[in-house]
Amino acid sequence: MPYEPPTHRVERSLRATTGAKVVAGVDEVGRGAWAGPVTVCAAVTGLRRPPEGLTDSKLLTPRRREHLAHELGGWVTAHSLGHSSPEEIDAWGMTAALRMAAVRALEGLPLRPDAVILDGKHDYLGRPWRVRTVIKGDQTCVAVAAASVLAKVRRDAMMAELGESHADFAFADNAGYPSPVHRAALEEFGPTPYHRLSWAYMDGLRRWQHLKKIRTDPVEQIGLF
DNA sequence: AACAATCCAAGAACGAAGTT
DNA sequence: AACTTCGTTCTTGGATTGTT
Repeated sequence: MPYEPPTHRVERSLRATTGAKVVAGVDEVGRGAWAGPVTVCAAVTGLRRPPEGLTDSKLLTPRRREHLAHELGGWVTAHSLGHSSPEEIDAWGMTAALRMAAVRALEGLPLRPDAVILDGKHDYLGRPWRVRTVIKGDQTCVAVAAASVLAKVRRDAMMAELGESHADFAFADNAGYPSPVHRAALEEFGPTPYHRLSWAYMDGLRRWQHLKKIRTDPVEQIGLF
């Protein structure tokens, strides 16, 4: 697949068709994780050429991502981060939590955007925001790509910090996502205050903890998690 | 008409294999 | 030795298609 760098096309189109003067690109990270917040970044960019190599954060190695995030800090016109906590995700569900995090990010900008470019096909933001959804927007729109890198680097750093007090879970490596080390720690110690308790994996955990009480044969426990 | 299953989109880690 | 790519694994949830 040939590498196509992201462009200002959607931003320009939004300015032309809606008269928007300030356009923000929005992207989220931490959606499928078992622990930690869901984080959203809103980024407003000018029309200058973006830093070399800018694209979807998922396509970048950690080193390049961090280097790029540093450059982006000076390149974007403005950017702002918003979070929703695990408690909020449990209470409201992912879509509402995502919306809250996005609103926090957008309202943290020094000026209110006239239009928003959302990554994906679903508009989880809705009124009163003027939203344009773009599938694979983090690979095609500079503002969304910038937001994806800034959000990812920030959340990874936050998870590394949380990990210091819960070393067995290795949050610095897995960012709260299910990994063998993470699973093993969960089985042994149970969830931390940073875990999303409403999620499906908890069924397995409760079942496992229940069985642990009534039977100790380790062979019987295999495959329950 | 109501419910269930599937598809697609988003988020990501990780290990193996291939490439520089 | 250090990167890159690929395939597999996990999650939620909206939209669509299929079945009763």
